[in-house]
Amino acid sequence: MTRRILVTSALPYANGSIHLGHLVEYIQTDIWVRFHKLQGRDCRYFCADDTHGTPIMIRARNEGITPETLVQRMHGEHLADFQAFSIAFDNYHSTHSEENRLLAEEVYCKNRDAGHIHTETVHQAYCNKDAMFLPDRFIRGTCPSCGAVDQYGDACESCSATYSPLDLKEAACALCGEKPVQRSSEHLFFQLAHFESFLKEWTRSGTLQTEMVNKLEEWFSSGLKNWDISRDGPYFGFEIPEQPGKYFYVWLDAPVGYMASTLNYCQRTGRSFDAYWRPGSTAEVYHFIGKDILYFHTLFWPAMLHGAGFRTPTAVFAHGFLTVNGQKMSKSRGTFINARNYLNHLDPEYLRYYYACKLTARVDDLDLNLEDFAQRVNADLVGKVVNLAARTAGFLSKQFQGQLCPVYPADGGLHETFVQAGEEIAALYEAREYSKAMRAIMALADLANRYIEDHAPWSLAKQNKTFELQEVCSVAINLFRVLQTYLAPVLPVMADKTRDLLNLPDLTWEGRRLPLCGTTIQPFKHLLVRVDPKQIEALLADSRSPDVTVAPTLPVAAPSSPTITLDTFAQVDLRVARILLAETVPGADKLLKLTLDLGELGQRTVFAGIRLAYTPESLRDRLTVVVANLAPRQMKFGLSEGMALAASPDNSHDKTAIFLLAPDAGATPGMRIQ
RNA sequence: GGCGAGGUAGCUCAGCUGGUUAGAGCGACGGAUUCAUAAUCCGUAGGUCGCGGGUUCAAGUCCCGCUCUCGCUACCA
Repeated sequence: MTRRILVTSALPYANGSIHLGHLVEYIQTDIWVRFHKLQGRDCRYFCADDTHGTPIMIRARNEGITPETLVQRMHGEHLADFQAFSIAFDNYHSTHSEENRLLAEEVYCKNRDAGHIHTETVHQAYCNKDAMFLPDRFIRGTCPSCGAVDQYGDACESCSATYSPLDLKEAACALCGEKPVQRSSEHLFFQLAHFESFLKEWTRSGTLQTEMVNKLEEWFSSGLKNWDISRDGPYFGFEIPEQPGKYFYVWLDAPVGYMASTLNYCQRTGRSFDAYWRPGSTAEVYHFIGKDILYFHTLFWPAMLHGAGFRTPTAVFAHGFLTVNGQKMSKSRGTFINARNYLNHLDPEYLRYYYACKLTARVDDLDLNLEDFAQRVNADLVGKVVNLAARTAGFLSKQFQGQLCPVYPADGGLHETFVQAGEEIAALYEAREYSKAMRAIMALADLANRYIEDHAPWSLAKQNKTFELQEVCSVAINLFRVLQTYLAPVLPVMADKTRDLLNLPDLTWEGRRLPLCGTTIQPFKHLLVRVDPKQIEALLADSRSPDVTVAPTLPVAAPSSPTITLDTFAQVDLRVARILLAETVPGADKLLKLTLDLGELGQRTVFAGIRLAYTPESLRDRLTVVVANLAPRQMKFGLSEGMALAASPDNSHDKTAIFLLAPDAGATPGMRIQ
């Protein structure tokens, strides 16, 4: 019986562009799906945009458009990016759809009726002016712990303290600047604890990679927490049945989007949704996700499905994060690369191949080393694989009108070896061990090149041994065809060009077994251009420039602080200080202990969270600026008697982006800044 | 500081339940070849398997300690 398989990738949020990090997952999934389709299996790949939540609502408001319009636009952008990278969804839907509303309601109502939804009162910050409850990220204020200004409502980026938004000093709504008030509200909670034994069994039944199971052990042992699934309006999302003014939290209806996309597809194509998602389904259901959303997909999601009487996924496959040149993607280094920007410079097939070379079934992070990238692609794809056709197709076209031998010649068992290797390669694809699969394929390519070398068709041509020449070239082209078949899940565009070259209607896994004989091939055209390192440089340069880096992941532009008078400012005693000594602080990863000379104010000890950006040696003896009259703060590591001033980008993921202030030459320690 | 992952040739990585002189690809170097997108083929060099102990007849492979890197996390500008 043909396997019926449903595969998903995580839904990208409609608030940002697709970047190379996202693409690890979509390429990994797409390869898997294409592999199964190549095998003739009934495999479908569904995805959608994740569209709900406050950030979308606010961004739309800022742009002066409706959320629906925003979401529609992003849907188009995302789809265009995916198509350019040959990510071949069978359906790309949206969580803002009737299908999703119906299914989210069903999931909710069935859980509710089964007693899995409880009500709790929560206290939250509320903005009277905007008439809405403020998510933590939409409240800015002064950190109650360290006094840093303009911090988010949940955590201080300066001192890493975490707190409730209600504890924030001088809290202000990030949208309008008004002071929020505390207001209580009834929220709905999904009783995850009800599902503990079910989840323990489900997660340990071979559905997850061992690394994931280990991670889940941590969560099980610390106890499953119930999950707040409602938000008060205004909120861009679905209103909860019989709960006017309350909406599903975006993470509730996001995974339901997998089902909604399925339903939308099935309705369009006359298939059975139930055969995928209802109990008794014999279909296989797989989710590809990043390790960051493990909790949602291995606890909440199966529990919700189970509670609502749906079937649960067959397996969840997690992958690691992408690093570029060994480091986190960074805008300042130009390694935060958007899909669109990549497309402006490089062929998507390069990236698909390189990722395939690095992907395994494990949750390891994956490094995009750009130098390695160029070498690998050029050496393997152009030098080994494409070259096979390039060096033999010409003979066939010139001397034989493109015709292959009518009977497949003796090749010392090479073709059979290639066909046999397909079993192992298929198993590797299935197991998501793409890196091993690529190695196996390239080993075959080496064999093929050696064959050509040994039989030297160029010599045969000179000796007018036309019969042998046609044989050797026919063997080479047939070996090339098998290789392209094996690479087809990874390189669909090249596979298509190969079909054209060989005048084949299609390329299938089974089809590789029978060599091509007596058919003709088209004149050879380049199948892939080699990577020019200059293109990579240009890509990095473009990614570095802010106008091309379209990554609007910020929920809103940070509001400027309220206007103050000169008098207020004058209360801050800013002084020039010389760093006499900078030392690391045992037990604190971010801190440096600074011993400062403030001139007439004497020496001070100040702890500064700049360790990730500066080495102690680099700071010794340099001048900087400190707040001299800041209340001393007793820290775990000692008393901090002031604050060193440094600039850092808002909301940056780059922890090394810290820039200490420094006066121009001539300033001396103790000078007042005014 | 806590938790997790990891440190194997210049680079990217394999090395299963411990067992002959530690492997692959790429790169480098030397040679061959010229059909091919300076591609291909043959060969060479290059590794204290992070460091130090221990278990064992035998350890990259197990145990302990340390160190460094990465991720998450933590009362700490």
